[in-house]
Amino acid sequence: MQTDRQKEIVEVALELITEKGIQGLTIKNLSKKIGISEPAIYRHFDNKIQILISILEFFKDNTEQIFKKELNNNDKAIDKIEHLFTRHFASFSTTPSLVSVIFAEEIFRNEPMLIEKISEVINKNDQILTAIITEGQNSGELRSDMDAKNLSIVIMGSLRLFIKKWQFSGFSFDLPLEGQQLVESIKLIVKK
Amino acid sequence: MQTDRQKEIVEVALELITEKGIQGLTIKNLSKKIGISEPAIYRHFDNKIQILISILEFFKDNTEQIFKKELNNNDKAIDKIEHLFTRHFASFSTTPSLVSVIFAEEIFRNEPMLIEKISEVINKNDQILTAIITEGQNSGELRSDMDAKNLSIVIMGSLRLFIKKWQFSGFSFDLPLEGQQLVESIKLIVKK
DNA sequence: TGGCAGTTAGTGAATATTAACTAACTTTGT
DNA sequence: ACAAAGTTAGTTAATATTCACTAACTGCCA
Repeated sequence: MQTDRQKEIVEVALELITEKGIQGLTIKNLSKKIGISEPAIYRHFDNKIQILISILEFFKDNTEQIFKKELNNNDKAIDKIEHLFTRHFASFSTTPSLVSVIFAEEIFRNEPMLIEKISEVINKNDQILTAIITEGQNSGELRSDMDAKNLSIVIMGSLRLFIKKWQFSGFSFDLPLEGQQLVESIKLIVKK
Repeated sequence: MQTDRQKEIVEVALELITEKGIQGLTIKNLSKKIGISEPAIYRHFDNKIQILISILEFFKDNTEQIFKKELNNNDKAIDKIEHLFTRHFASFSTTPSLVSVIFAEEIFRNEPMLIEKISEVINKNDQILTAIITEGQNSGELRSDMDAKNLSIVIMGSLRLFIKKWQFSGFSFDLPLEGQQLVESIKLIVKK
């Protein structure tokens, strides 16, 4: 469990990454934005890496929830995929700072512990999506003329790039609203 | 025009980014790897930002060439899209360090000049791809049941994610070879 | 009264960059 | 033709700044 202050630190750290990238996440910036001194941060986290780990943990919980919710229900595959998009859109809309973490492979390149945590999440989600697709192919619901692995790349690649463009625009458009079009396109692509 | 030493600096800078991410690109690392002193770097570049700009310039030339070559030939749209993939694969295979730059939006977040250069390239390529798709739709060659803009996201998103996975694997598989499957899948998706 | 959460004032290491200088060249004026 | 003047590409030493982090102290509250 995390204290309120710990949660605040993680939250503000995420905001800093969103605003200025990983180079903007310094203990000085962090403490200044919270309104306490630099050493006060160390009352709540042993070191900076622990803060980064908490960020990844937060991200992990967030996305795993989205993916697992879809694996374990009885919806059709095509609905699961639609929900994957809409749930991501909703999640990022309420917490735009999480977008920085979805592309975090590039950001957390220094610490092996962080890389491992990242690949953990990515691989797990990858497996879940591929399982959903294979299931849909077997039930004759999704097209079978291409590999589940490649369909997975198309789906996740589209989702990621669309969110990236949203971030790059400075979060200037309504993600769930504008994203609906893309969802319909993806559905056209994957269905038989 | 760049001198041999300038080219060498840019090249080694790219290698450093590939190996250790943007945080690994320091004047110290750079000079050490080349085998000269740190101040010697400043005989060839005014400052670090100029080195980063040169990197982006190199990347820009590289990708613009790929895109423009396809816009101005007489191939079918579907062949143009295939070439977009295979040319990217070939380009990254010979210069894997360029992969770090394709995702550079995340990396060069500090300097406005760098951001502008990045968005320049992205937007231009985006326009070219969308033009190719629209043309293919008008000639009845590509599916018209979805917007060119969304098809463009699907295509570039898939390409990007696939290359990202290659990078994440430590460049451990044959990109052009393994990519051929994905190309076939994309062709199935976009054709009428 | 003791521990939690904060402070001030510092640490050493790393950062990009500059200063001062030098050896080896190329250019130029006579 | 040749020496003076200038350029190129490097050196070592030092700069100011920023980084994560620490030691020692203080106010507060259960």
